[in-house]
Amino acid sequence: MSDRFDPAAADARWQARWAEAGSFVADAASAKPKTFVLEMFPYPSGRIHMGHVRNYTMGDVLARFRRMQGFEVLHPMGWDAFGMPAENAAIERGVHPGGWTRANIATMRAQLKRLGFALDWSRELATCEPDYYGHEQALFLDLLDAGLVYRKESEVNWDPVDATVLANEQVIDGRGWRSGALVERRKLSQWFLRITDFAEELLDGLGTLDLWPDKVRLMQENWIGKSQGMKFAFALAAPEGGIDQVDVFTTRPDTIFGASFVAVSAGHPLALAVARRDGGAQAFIDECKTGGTTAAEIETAEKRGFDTGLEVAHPLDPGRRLPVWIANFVLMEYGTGALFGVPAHDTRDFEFAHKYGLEIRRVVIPQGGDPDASVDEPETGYGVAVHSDFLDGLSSEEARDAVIRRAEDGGWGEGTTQYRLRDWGVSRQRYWGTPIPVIHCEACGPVGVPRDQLPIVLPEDVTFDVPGNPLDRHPTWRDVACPTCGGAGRRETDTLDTFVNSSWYFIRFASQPGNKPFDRAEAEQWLPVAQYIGGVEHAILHLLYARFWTRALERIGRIGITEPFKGLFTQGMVTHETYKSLDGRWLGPDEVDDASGGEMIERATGTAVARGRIEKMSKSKKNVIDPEPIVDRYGADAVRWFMLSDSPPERDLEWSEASIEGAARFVQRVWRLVREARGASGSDVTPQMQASGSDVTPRTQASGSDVTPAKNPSVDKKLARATAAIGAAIDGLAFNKAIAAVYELVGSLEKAAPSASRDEAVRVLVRLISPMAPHLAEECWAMLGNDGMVADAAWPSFDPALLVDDEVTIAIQVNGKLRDTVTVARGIDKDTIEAIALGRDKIVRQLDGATARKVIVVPDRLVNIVA
RNA sequence: GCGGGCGUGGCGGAAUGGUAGACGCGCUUGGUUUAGGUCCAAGUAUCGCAAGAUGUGGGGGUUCGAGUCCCUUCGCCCGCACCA
Repeated sequence: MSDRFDPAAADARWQARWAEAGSFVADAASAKPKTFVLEMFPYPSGRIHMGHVRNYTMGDVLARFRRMQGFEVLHPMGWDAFGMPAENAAIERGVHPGGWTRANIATMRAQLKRLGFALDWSRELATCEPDYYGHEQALFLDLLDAGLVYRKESEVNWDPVDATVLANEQVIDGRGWRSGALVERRKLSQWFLRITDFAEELLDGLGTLDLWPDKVRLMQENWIGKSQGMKFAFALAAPEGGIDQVDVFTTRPDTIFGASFVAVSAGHPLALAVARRDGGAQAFIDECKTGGTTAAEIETAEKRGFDTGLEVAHPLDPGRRLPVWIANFVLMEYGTGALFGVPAHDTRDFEFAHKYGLEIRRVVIPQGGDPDASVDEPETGYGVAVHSDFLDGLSSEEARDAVIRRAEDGGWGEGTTQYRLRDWGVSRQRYWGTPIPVIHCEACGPVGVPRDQLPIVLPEDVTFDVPGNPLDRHPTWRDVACPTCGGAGRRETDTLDTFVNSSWYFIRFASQPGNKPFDRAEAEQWLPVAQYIGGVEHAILHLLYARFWTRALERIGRIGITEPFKGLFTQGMVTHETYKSLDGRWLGPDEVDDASGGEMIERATGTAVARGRIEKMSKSKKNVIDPEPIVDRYGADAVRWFMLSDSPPERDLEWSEASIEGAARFVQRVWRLVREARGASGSDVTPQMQASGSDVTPRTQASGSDVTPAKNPSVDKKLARATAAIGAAIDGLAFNKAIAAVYELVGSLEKAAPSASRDEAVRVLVRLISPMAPHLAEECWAMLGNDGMVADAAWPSFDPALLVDDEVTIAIQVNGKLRDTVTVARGIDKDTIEAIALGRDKIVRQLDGATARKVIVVPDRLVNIVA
């Protein structure tokens, strides 16, 4: 046996053995309890990055741990293989998106395998293959039949030079990323899924997700954005283009007397009607269309408005007329696309009124405030109604109810619930995605493709030499007969949002028959996913869409679960320091060297380098560390160990050379411990162990004797404590704490004198580290002469009685400050410990004759003397 | 603009409202080794010879007791519906 652990040999050996034995193939017929551990599947961008390694290592530790606990574990891997980068590669490098993607998958699969993940590769899937997306098309048609899919007009970013639709990320400072042209917003007819039908249940369902991070639930709650309010109509003083009223929604009916204007969005029918006769209005609307479609851009843009000259009557104050404006900060997508402005009590309205000289009326004051004080800044909080006719003196809540009641009695408005959530637009004007299984017929309209014609296979004979979607100009694929009337039809050339692909892949992992999307009974054996792990960047969209899709399938009777992910964990990013040359070029870690005094220099030129901030690894900042060479150099277990050890898993992890070396050293340290323990269990006690004293054992038996003492209670306790701590930490996904507990155990075993307890502890240690460092654990397991593989071993048990100490150290505080500690027998009664505490020299000195006014005793923990 | 998160030694971080700094990295000193790496031992929040004092971004509060709870403030990071 070599004196060093050889990761290169061990990694390959055990990976082959696991694959041969089918160790990680999930068996739906197993009698064991089943669990489903899933990490968010990767987009095949080219190579595995450190974020993947971290994500999949965490999931792997849990999956291996659950196996050891006796679960039948489903832990699969696949590829989120449709998406824009493949098309970008096609445009920039002339490769085909399919070829590019599949080559990436091959590379990344091989890279993942080298990390020794306990994955069931027999269930591998890629969303870009017809045997995945064909089933997705069937599900889309099911939802279409159920009325959960519809068409409507929606705005996209339009690049007028490239004549193509742009994603938000392709719009840089309001310009197309390739053409540099100013981006416009343009309306297209697109497919939508009725996620808003599920708004209430998606919100309610959050209450059942107690194994999700609070912050993610809160983010989803805010995203759904339920608000109670009132909808009502302002009557126009004079009809405009056939429109005689403006519907508005408000969450603050109590401020209705503070209204000083009505604002409609630039896309509102009334705005369009005015624009037909007023060139100024048209120009303003056109101006509003410039710029991107993101909320951040729209809401941070300077507030601008156009006075239409129209007026509406105030419903509760018929003598008053309010001007109607078109305003760029009013969103057509939210509420009714129109609102009434209350400058005194809304920050946006305040800014707007200030700019255009509109009236500012205070109608809410804090309790005891001055109703006639000038309004220097908007007060958005609740209070007491003033200057509000019949509402005066009412609280904001009472006033709101009173206004709603008045409106409902008068028949001009009603209390209503509004959601911020909008329906999910799934049409993408792109090639590399799931073809939408619809045929457009002039006579019949859009018609679903008959099920027996699925899958609608994406044609691969396309080119990207011209901007736009190649499906639109494909010579044959588009043109088909209408399935209903047989007349000339045209395939839908938009493809589905890739979020649709990721909304049900976990179901397909659980069950993958050839003739349908999934088998319900088989899928339900595994679902819901017990633990889902991925980046927090998916906290809203992906997770909400997957929840919706699951509920939609449940509603149409396809599956018996409503929530797909029982447990959720969002892990932090992997970061690295950045470096910049003095002339402003980003430099990679391999382009710089340490110079003296903590300074850094550029290797090529020897000139000084500025250390930048620690940031998420990204190509543009050149601070990426490719995992593969690291695995080559240090082995899979050291990389895995590092990924788990330094930071809490939900926080960012900074990559550092020193830490990976520390991890690699630890792997060797465990190897040495096990190897020497194997020798020590006979008479072969190493001189070093003789020399290093034990901190725990009276050294009365071992020295100079061939007899290894049978038991060492102190080691037994440490082992039990470590076993409990590591198990609890992994169970709670606190991997850094599990690692710390391993370090503690290894440290004390290294110091402990040989004994049967120590031998036993070393044998157990091998199982304790096996979820984290499986290759090392297998080598040690074999070295210790065990049969089979540690991958199939059970998680160690321990005697809970060993966790309890007979003695406890109690803190003694005076006025809350620690002054002394004392070690006493566990369970000692309050009076006794109080007397001991008051008698301690340090305490007597501290009290200096003062009397203890009060003494707080927390049994077995502390005494606090209040003097 | 809206929403979310995070601030603890030189660094990553521990800490059911109850002994702040577990564990790791780094560093210091000593030892083993032909040398270096490895490995072993001791030490390492700050100030102080010590006794002791101070200390969890700042300020305020609740409490016998606050890193932890509340208010406020500053700084940084992330998301915002066509990136995945």
